[in-house]
Amino acid sequence: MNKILIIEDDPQISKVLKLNLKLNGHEIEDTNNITDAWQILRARHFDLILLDVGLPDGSGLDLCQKIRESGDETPILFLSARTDETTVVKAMNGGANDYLRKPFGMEELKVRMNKILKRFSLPQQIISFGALKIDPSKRVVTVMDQIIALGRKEMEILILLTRRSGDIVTRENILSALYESADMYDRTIDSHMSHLRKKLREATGKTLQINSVYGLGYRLEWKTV
Amino acid sequence: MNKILIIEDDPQISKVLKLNLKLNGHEIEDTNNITDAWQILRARHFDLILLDVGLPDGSGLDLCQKIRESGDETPILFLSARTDETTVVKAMNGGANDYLRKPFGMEELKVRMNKILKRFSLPQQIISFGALKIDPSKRVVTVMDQIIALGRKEMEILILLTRRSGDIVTRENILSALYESADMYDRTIDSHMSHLRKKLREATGKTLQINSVYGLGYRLEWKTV
DNA sequence: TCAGGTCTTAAGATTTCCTTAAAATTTAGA
DNA sequence: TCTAAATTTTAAGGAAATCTTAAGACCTGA
Repeated sequence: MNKILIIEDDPQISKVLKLNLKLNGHEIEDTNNITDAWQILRARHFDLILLDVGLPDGSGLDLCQKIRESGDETPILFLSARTDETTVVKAMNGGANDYLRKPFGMEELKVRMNKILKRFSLPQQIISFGALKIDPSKRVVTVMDQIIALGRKEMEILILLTRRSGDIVTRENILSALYESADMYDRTIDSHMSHLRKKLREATGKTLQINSVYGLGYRLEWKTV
Repeated sequence: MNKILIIEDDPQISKVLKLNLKLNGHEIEDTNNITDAWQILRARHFDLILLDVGLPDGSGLDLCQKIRESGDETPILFLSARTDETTVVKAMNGGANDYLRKPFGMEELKVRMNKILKRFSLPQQIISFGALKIDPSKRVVTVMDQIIALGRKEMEILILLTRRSGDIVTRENILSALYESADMYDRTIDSHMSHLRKKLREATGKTLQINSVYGLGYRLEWKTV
């Protein structure tokens, strides 16, 4: 999810963009002129600006320059019917991050947007709960900067517990997260749980606990001594 | 001044590009096919790759993917007569940094190139990971200023692991980086890995480790004792 | 061409992880 | 307190992945 500002005076295009991007989970705000855009930009933060060149009260190129001169580095992607090279070069030199000629396809827009968003977004998602940190992409679990070696299932269980830290996670939650088929001997969970606990105990000395809630499930908690 | 590799089979375009970019002070190397390009890329470092899609011995899209899979993050700018959205999307998702449709103007190319070059302008000839240093062009590996003699394949594996240090490198990654053909006995990797580990062990005394991640692949790590 | 190093294959040994099972312990409520 | 159900621990087994080593094939440079 990203906050995106659309500055576009063609209501048709604006509408289509809004619909599509909202479906992609983005939070959209839009305006059709430079004056309002400038006001909005001074008031709020955005992750990306989609900017038309030809606008009723001025050129998008000028707005872009103004934004950059104000020290604002919010990425700007131009969308414009102006296809001539001069305009593109001007835009890019003026601080734009990309320039897409109209008409364009939604897929190309999305892929170019994502390139930019990814570049400007904060690095890797790390799940954490106090001094417990899990990097699912690297498959590294750390407690107080100490690496804990976990099997795949153990890691999945710990991720589940950490994502809902403080809340109860039921045995059914775990089963359905770990297995496709339903016909699984469900005492297996207990076994994994035991191994997981042992490893956490050895690493943290009982301060990070998986507590069981009788008849309901499990809950991950730090024990403040 | 930047080192740029042009991969383009139209001699006309290739010539114009070369001339223009040389005038701009860049150092150019060029080839017209994928096979040679891959050889060149494995031997030398570039700051930017200009890549055509339609090439006599394959698709530029595949080459791009292969480059990325090998852990090489050299920026790639596509230049292609294919103007359809699908191809653009494929390219961008495959790790390209930009895609410019033919015919294009020299000014727009330059401005897009500069955008990318500026962003990546941390020229890095030698790959390093702590006290491990690899010079791929000279084929010299050093740990704590001590030279380690490695076979070609061992070196390539180590480069791969070092480029993605801290991250998991899969067996498939290694296979596709080391071999053209897909029908390779994949236990061979184990064997190389064993030899490589032995050499690292002898040189560093177990502080630089290739750890295996069961079911996923390998990861290069310094063991902080 | 030959020698020395490098690469690949193969096979057995080892390790890791998951599951099952059974015995031990804890819990809630009668 | 007592009992049945829920939970925990531990051990054992098997499947799959990985490691090691050795032997022969293969380059490659002098």
